[in-house]
Amino acid sequence: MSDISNTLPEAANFIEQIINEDLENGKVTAVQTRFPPEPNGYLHVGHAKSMFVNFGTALKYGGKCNLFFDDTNPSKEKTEFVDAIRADIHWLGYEWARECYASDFFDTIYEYALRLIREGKAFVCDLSAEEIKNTRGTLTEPGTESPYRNRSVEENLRLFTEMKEGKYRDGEKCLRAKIDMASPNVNMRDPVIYRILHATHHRTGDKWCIYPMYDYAHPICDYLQGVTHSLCTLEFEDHRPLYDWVGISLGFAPKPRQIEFARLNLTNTVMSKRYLKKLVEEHLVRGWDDPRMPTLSGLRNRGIPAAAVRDFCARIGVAKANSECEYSYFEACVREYLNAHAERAMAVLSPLKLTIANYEGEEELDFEINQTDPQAGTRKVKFGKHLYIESTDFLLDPPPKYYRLKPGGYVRLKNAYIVRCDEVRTDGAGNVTEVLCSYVPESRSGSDTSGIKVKGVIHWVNADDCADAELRQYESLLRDADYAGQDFSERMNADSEKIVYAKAEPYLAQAADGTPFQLMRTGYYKKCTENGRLVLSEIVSLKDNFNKNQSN
RNA sequence: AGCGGUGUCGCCAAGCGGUAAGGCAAGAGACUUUGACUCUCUUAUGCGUAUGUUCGAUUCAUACCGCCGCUGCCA
Repeated sequence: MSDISNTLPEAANFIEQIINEDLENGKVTAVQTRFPPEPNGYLHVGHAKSMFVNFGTALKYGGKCNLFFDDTNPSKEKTEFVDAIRADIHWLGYEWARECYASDFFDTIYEYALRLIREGKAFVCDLSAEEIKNTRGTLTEPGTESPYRNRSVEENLRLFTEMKEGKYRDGEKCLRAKIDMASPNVNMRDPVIYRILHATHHRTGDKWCIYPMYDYAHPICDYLQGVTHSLCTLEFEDHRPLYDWVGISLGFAPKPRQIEFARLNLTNTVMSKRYLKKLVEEHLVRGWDDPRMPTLSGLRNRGIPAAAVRDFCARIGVAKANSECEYSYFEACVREYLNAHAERAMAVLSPLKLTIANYEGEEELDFEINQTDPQAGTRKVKFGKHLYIESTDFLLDPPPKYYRLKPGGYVRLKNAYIVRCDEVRTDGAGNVTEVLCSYVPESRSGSDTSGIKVKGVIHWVNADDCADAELRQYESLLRDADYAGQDFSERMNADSEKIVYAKAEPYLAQAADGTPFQLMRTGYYKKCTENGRLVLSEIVSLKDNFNKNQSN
C-alpha cells in the first residue's frame, strides 16, 4: 500500500524549493504546517489534496502539522462539522500534532487589533458595507479614503472597545486596516479586519459580538501556532500581500510564509461546498455521507479505500497551473489498490439457474482470497449440482467471439469444472429460466486432464448453499445500483451547472445493512461504465479490510 | 482595463541553458482457472505565438496571445 510518509516528495517541487531555501538560509529550523478547514461543511476529495500537501509536507520534513479550525464566522459554522472533519482526517490516515481553533486566539487577536490602532495602522469606520463598496474603487481606478480614516488613536480605541461591548448593531461600524486606497491590489484598499456580528459562536457562545476577518486572523493564528509555511490554494494569492502586511505590522519573527497551489478539480464532479450543501439541504441525497457525494465520508461509504485516495493525491502532483483531472485517473487508483488488497468473493447480481445434470453430491473448492497476493490465503466455496450464474453470461444467440455460455458451448465455471450447455428452459415469454448442463469430471481446476480448451470462464454461486442469505444481499446491491445510477445525474443536470456523477461506477454499492461492499467486475469493467449500468459479478468485500491494511 | 497567477501529448505532470521523465486515457500484441489482472510495444523533431541572446533555449530577454483569480463587514 502507499506509504503515507513517502508520498509527498516528488509531487510538490516548487513548495519544496521554497522550504529548502528557508531551511538553508536559516530562516527557519523546522517545518510546521496546518490543515485549516472552516467547519461549515464536510470534507471532500479536494480537501484530501490539501491534507496531502499540508500533512505530507510536515511528514517530509519531519515537522508538524496542526488541525486548525478556521471558525471566524459563527453564522456558518457548527460543531457537527467539527466532529465530521476530525473523523474524516483520521479515516484518510493523518494524525495532527495539535488541534486548535481561530476562536482559541480571539483574545490575542483582539489585543493585536488594539496594538494596530495604537500604532495608527487601523481605524474604526462608520461607513456602511454599501458605502465601503462604493468607495473601494474598481479594478482600474483607485478607491477613495474613508472620511473616518484619520480619527485619533483615542477615539478609535474608544469606538473599538464599544464595538466589542456591543454598543452597536451589526454593520454599523467596523475596524479597517489603514493601508492604501490606491493600491492596484483591491485587497489592500483599507480592508475590513473586524466586523460586528451578534451571533452565537459554536465554541465561544456569546462572549464576542465582533469577529476578526479571515485575512486578518489567519496570519496571526499561523504565527501563534508556530506555522512556518502556510500552504493554501491559488485564490488566496492576491491576499498574500495582506497576509504579509499583518505579519510585518505586528512584527512577527519568523513570519509565516504563505505558499499557494492549485486546488483539485475532477471531471463531472461538483466540488463546491455551496452545491454539496444544497444537495443535502434539499434532500436530493441522504446526507453529506451519501455514497454519491464526493465527500470523504461519501467515498468511504462507497467503499473506496483511503489509501487509494492518498495514492491519487500523490500521483496527480501539486502545481500552480489550474487543472482538471479526469475521473478515470481517480478510478485507476482505486482499482489498482483494490486489485492488490481487496478480498475476492463471487456474487451473482442477476441470477440465472444452472443445473448440472450429471453431477451428484457436493464438494468444497479452494479459492484464492486475492489472486495477486498468495499470502492472503484461500477460502472454501461449496460446489454442487444447482448453481446460479450471471444471466448476462449466457446468450441464446451469441455474437461471434462470445466466449461465455451458449447452447451447445463449453465454458469453465471459475475454479471448478468445464461444463457444456445441453438444454435451455424458457418461460412462456421466451425468457431463459434455466440452463441445463453436463460437466466434464476430469476438468477440475488445478487437475485438468480433459484436454479441453475453453476461452470463457464464468463465475457462479451455489444455489443450495447461499440462496437465502446472499441472494437477499444481491437484491440490496441491485437496489443500490439503481440508486447510484442515471436518475440522480439527470436531476443534477437540470438543477445545476455540472453533473455530479454522470456514470454509475462499478464499485459503487452498499448492502442494506450498511456493510460497504466493493464491486469489481474483473472482466467487464469498461463495458459496465459505458452503458452506465451495473452488470458486475465479483464482489470484493472491504469490510474491515481497510482497517487491517491501515495497521501495518 | 489594472493587479496577481498560469500556458510542455486527449488528461495530470517532471524539466531550472546541452539537445522532451513518468502516470492516466488510447492503440497493438503476449499471457491467463472470466475477455480482468500482469507483461511487452506504440503514442510531442515538439514545449501558447513571434522575435531576439547563445555554439546550443522548453529552459534567458522582449512583445504579443490564451486561460484562471481578484472590486464580501465569506473563507
